[in-house]
Amino acid sequence: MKKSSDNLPSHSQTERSLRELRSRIIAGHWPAGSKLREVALSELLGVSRTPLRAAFMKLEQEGLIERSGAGYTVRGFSIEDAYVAIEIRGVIEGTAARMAAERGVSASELTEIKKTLHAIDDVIQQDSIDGYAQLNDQFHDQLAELAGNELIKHEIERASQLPFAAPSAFSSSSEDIVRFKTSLLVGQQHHHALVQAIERGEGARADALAREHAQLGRANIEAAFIERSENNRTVPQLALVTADQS
Amino acid sequence: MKKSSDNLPSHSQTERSLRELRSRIIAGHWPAGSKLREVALSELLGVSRTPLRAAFMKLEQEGLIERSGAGYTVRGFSIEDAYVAIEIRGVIEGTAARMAAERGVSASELTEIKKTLHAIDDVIQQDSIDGYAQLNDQFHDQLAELAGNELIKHEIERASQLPFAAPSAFSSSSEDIVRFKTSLLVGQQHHHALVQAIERGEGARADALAREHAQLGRANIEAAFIERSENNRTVPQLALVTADQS
DNA sequence: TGATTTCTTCATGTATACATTATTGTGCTT
DNA sequence: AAGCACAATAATGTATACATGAAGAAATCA
Repeated sequence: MKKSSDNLPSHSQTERSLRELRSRIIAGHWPAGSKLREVALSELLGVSRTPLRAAFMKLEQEGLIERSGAGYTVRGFSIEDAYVAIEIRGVIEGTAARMAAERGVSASELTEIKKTLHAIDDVIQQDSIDGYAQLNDQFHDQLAELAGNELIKHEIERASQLPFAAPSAFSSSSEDIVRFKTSLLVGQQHHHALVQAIERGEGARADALAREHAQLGRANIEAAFIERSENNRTVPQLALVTADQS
Repeated sequence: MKKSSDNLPSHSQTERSLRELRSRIIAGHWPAGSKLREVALSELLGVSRTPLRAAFMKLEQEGLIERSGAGYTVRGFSIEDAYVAIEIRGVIEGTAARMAAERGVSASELTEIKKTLHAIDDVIQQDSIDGYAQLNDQFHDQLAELAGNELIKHEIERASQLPFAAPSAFSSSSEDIVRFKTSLLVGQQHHHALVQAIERGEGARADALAREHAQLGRANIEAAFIERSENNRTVPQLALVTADQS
């Protein structure tokens, strides 16, 4: 998903620090609860404390770290947190879909999102997982656009920020290929039905479809979580998720 | 509503700057689209640029300002933005209410929120508007607690941050006393029904009630908006809201 | 030996000087 | 007259020194 409000020159130290820290945190480089010390990290990243602190604030906004007294600590998530995050995204996307259906969308907007729809049909036929993830994100972006309001688009982007809450999370991590391909096919059917509902002005149906669609994400998390505990695998996006309460 | 993640010592320059800037922005001290210049403001507030920039980032997070190239500008809102913000809050509160109903809440939690409920009954009887606003916020906080998950509580607080989206927004600004008192009575009936639905495990009903409850907020905005344009009144919380698209 | 208090130490909060980038105004060209 | 290019200016981005407050260690008293 396209990141919003990253209008800094992407070579800035703040941006560099942000990317670096984010990827390391998501990868589980520091366990949940770790304190992030400014001086140590500024030496590690070769950056002064000022842009580092800016990156901290962004990461807090994204929900990956939290203030603890003075300074920040890496946030931990329970599996229920992950479910709730997906639920919230589904509910907001559902609202956007309903708003799109209720206000009505132009023919050109409809044509655009249908293009993406057909492109996804193609990549599924070709078993291209990477292509799917990218187009899936694009579809969800376009869906958010259809609501016709910047505020709700922004909220969807926010709700999709946590590593396990994004629309295409876990789109390539499952080992159960059959289950996964089924999930793709069902998900794409949801996509088609969603566009149809919006086209017909069926707001309640569009809402329900978007919510149910998000539940596929929950199923993917559940599968990844079980696989991880059974096979002792490491799942990147689940590095900060623990079985017990955080 | 209690502010989250304000764990800084409240006498810090960052906190001071944040409070000062926020109140001035909400009051319309700078019109929408104004550029906030660091040096000018640091001289105005008697603070260095460092804590000022920290305050900027918080304000961006709250949605009051936005990046525009380099630096920040005061954000403007259309009346539709205000409606959408309320809609989003209603939808998330509805989700929290549904989750509370579905997981079931303990007797002690129920007792606590019922206390608030009865306290609101009292202040309504006494025509105490200020008392109502405070207790109403408390009720909504407790409702968020009932969902039993920090993440969704946090999301509700976020969605209530914009000055026109908070549960008790406009609770003392209307000149149409009859309309306003009716709104209070209906709102309180919603509160009672919400707690009843949660107590009975009626998730769908709780969800619907929370959403409809939020629509009262929309009605209050609409009334305030019309009053403002008709009587050329200034409504503090609407300072940044314009009739046309922002 | 345990608890409490004080002092030391280290981390974060703040100010400011410097670097770099964005913006704006001016002049030229078409 | 309109638009583009370039330079002057002013803003933000970054580094660092210093101030302040918090956390931990040591020592003293009960």
